[in-house]
Amino acid sequence: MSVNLTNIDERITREFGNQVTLQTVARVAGVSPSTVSRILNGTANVSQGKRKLVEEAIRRLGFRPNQIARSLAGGRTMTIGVLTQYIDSPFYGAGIRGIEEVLSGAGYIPIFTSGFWDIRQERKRLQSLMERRVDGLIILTSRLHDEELLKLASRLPVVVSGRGIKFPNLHSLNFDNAAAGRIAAEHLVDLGHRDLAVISGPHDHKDSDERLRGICLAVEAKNYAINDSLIVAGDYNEHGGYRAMRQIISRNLSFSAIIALNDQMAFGAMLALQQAGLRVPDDVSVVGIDDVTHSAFTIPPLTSVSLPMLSVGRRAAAILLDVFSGYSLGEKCEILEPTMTIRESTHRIVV
Amino acid sequence: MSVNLTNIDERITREFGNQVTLQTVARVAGVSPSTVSRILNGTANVSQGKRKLVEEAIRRLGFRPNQIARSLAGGRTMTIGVLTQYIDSPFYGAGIRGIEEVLSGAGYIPIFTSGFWDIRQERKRLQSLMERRVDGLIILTSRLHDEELLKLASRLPVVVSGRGIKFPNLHSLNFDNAAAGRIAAEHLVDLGHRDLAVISGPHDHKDSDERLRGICLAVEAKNYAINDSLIVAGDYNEHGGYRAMRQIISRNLSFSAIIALNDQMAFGAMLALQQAGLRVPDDVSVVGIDDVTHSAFTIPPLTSVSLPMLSVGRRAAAILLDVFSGYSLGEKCEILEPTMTIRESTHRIVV
DNA sequence: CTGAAAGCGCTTACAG
DNA sequence: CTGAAAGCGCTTACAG
Repeated sequence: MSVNLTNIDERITREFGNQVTLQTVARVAGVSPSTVSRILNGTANVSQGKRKLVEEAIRRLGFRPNQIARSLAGGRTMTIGVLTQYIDSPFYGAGIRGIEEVLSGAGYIPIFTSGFWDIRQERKRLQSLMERRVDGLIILTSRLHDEELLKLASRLPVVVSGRGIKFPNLHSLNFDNAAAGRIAAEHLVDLGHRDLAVISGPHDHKDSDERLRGICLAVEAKNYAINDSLIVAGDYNEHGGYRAMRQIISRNLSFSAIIALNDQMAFGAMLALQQAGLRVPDDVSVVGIDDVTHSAFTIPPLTSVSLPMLSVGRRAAAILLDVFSGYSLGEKCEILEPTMTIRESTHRIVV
Repeated sequence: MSVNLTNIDERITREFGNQVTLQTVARVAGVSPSTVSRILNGTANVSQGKRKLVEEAIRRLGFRPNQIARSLAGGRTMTIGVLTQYIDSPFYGAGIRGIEEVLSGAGYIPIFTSGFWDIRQERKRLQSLMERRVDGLIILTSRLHDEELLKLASRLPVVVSGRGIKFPNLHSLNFDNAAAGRIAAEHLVDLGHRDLAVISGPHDHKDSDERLRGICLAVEAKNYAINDSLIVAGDYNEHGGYRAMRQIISRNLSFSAIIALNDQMAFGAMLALQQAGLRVPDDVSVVGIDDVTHSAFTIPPLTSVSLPMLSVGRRAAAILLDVFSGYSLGEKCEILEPTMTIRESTHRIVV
């Protein structure tokens, strides 16, 4: 008489109910829980015989280890907290994708959370992440004070982008924002533009300030300056870029080119320009900063300073993985250089 | 002699090290762990005196409950798994934002993960979410078979968007895709267009098929048809829309309007049109479906069928929250109706 | 190579 | 109102 496996499975199910735990597996396989755990974690050599029995039991019972219990017992949650500002930002989205990509390949799972450019929200979200005992933190830009970051880093490894600081147990990944502003300006100057307008970010935005500084320095190096009335603050979104552009146009000052401190504002600016009857690039050249996916598809395609946000995400995750595998995280500050991506929204000035 | 609080705090820190647990709090406050737990959870009345002592101890020790331990002991992780396809998709991004918005207000934390339109990836990610013992699942579109969804729903509450099914313990939230196609077509037909081109999605994409069907039905209701040679498949991204548009143009057939089955493809199509010297909307009208944020800022601004993805996200999260507070999740299938958002990319045909 | 035991940091009946 | 005890489902020294 042949053994009916289905019936055995059913009996097991009936006997143990839905709560198939490591305990259940051990009982069914006739070994101790320790042995099952060791097989699961590859943590010690186990004899072929028992291994077979255990693997068979796991398969039959459809056992899935409870990661929560593993976390508590093992002291690692296999989870990484990620703070961003808007989870659906087209720019930071690339970083998020990069993080997910390298983390998931390593069995870690990222927990993404948004700070909404509000320091109190950030603290709350970070608090929540800490209560969840994440093994590490990736902070893709933040309003937090340096000391708060330092404090976090004393509790767990953190990699932060968007600022250049050196703290123990913290790795900083930063764009050279001044360089981004500089090459944008140089590109326009090289095309013969002298009257530059700028759509900047909100005034409390550090990246924006640095980019603007880069622009001004580049322009001053050529011995002229930007008219302050041609610098208007946007909000880093399409709408703000649109409004800022209209404001600039309404000032009735002459300008032949405009730099928006991020691409989203450049999109809005282009629309405002078009509505005012100004052609891009024939009447005014526009350059953005970020080079998000969409920038290759605007009309005309946008010339932009590429900031490698995807690389930042990947790198941040890779750094954390390295730390977990034993490398020490050391007071490092990596600077990523921007590059110019010239498309069709900029043009040599016609005299 | 006055008590020096700082010294007390230091002594406590020295004595208990960094591992401030509920146990520590109990000891410092001179009560049992049960009492501390009750205060933390508001789970029973506690005398004012002890409450004061405990709260003071929590404050002084800077105690933060370990959510992992709470999860294991309490049987709830306060965490919701969210499966999406690309975490940085501009369309699903709105849903993600909606989910985060309502969940975080309720103390739950969403764990977002991407399936990349690959059913095996989806299974892996879902597996990982289940091992993490999420309390509920939100599936923003998926390639999974209905039976797999049914199986998941037998283990925990799930709300799924993108398909209309009725299962116990599952709530389905769906757009009326056929209606989306229909109103897009009707809008164009009402403007006098007869020769319509369509950029569809990949062939195995259900939403795309339904939208296309809606278009065809609307057109047939007016007693004419769409030339099959004017229907070309894209990939739901800008690039695919661009390529499809070029292909359509190269066919040398006459068409006065085009419907792209999502906005991203419409963006690419507009660029291809412009490069071919065709003006939007003067030479060809274009309408998209989705109405993502950016669509208001293309040149010209894109007429699109609005799909309320933000509402879907919010609603999905709210449904789960309701379930956790006792409402039963019942075999419901909600249909969300699309609406037309007319901007400047469509125009009455000039004869 | 393997098992018994203790422990991770909480929650929750069970008594009183 | 409050505490002692058991338990959540694992991992990991400690012995052998």
